[in-house]
Amino acid sequence: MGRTPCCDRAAVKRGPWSPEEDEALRSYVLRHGSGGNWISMPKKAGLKRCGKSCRLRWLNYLRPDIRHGGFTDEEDAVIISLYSQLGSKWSLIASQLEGRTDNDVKNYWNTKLKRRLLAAAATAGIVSTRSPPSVPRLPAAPASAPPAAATVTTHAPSLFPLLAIPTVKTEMYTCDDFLAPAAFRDDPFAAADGSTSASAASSASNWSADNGAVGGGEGSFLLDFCAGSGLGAADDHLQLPGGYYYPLDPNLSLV
DNA sequence: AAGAATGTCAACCGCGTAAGA
DNA sequence: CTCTTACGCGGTTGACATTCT
Repeated sequence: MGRTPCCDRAAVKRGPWSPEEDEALRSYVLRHGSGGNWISMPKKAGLKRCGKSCRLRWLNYLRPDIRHGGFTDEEDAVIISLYSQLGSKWSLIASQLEGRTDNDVKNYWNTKLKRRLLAAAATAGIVSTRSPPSVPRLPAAPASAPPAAATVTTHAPSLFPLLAIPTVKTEMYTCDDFLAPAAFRDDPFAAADGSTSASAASSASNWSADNGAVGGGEGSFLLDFCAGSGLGAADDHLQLPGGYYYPLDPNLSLV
């Protein structure tokens, strides 16, 4: 037994939106908002669409603050970093990227970033054949538990088979959470000839060794997902010897 | 030039869950 | 409490575009 559909499929239009429908939805939402009820909104807006479809169209396409395409190197880095921590929590990841939707981030990951990382990992010979964990990645913490005490160990996605960042926390991450084990000395984004190659991976995505000059335990590495020149000046991440660390938004709730 | 293969992304589907009756 | 309703999310699909053979 399937669940009952949210609307009468025979009575609603499906498929691509026409410019007229877009305009009707946009002008209605800008004037009235969704009215707190997406289900009844289409009728009020004169649309023969399912409320869910209207909501999705607005959130993913018509919202005025939406940006499409043109992901920057820094956004790549944030997505990779957060995916390694959170898994496929696209809405959480998207919430860290201004103007990006979960759908956009998800598509971008599935069609571009993942490929890029797999190619890079294959080049470095680190691809794991393990299946991703089936356990929930973000178990809810007890409501009464202090956030700092709530840590749950899980596994990193297979693209990050050896990273020592498997612990999902409900508080801000520290540098230690981003230390990779000594086994990850080699730069997986480096070309076979040893040079870091833009063709082997994102031109901005690489790993770099902590040279040990400051901090970073022996044999440890800091993730350096993004060595783009524009990042050094950014205030919203912590630059550390050998790499960048992207702290989660402190307001980001994992529970 | 044409058909096949592959890539991209908008849209849909259905599940989990919060909120209200 | 239990039930219903609607929302939000992640996974998947399918149409269209682009590249390859």
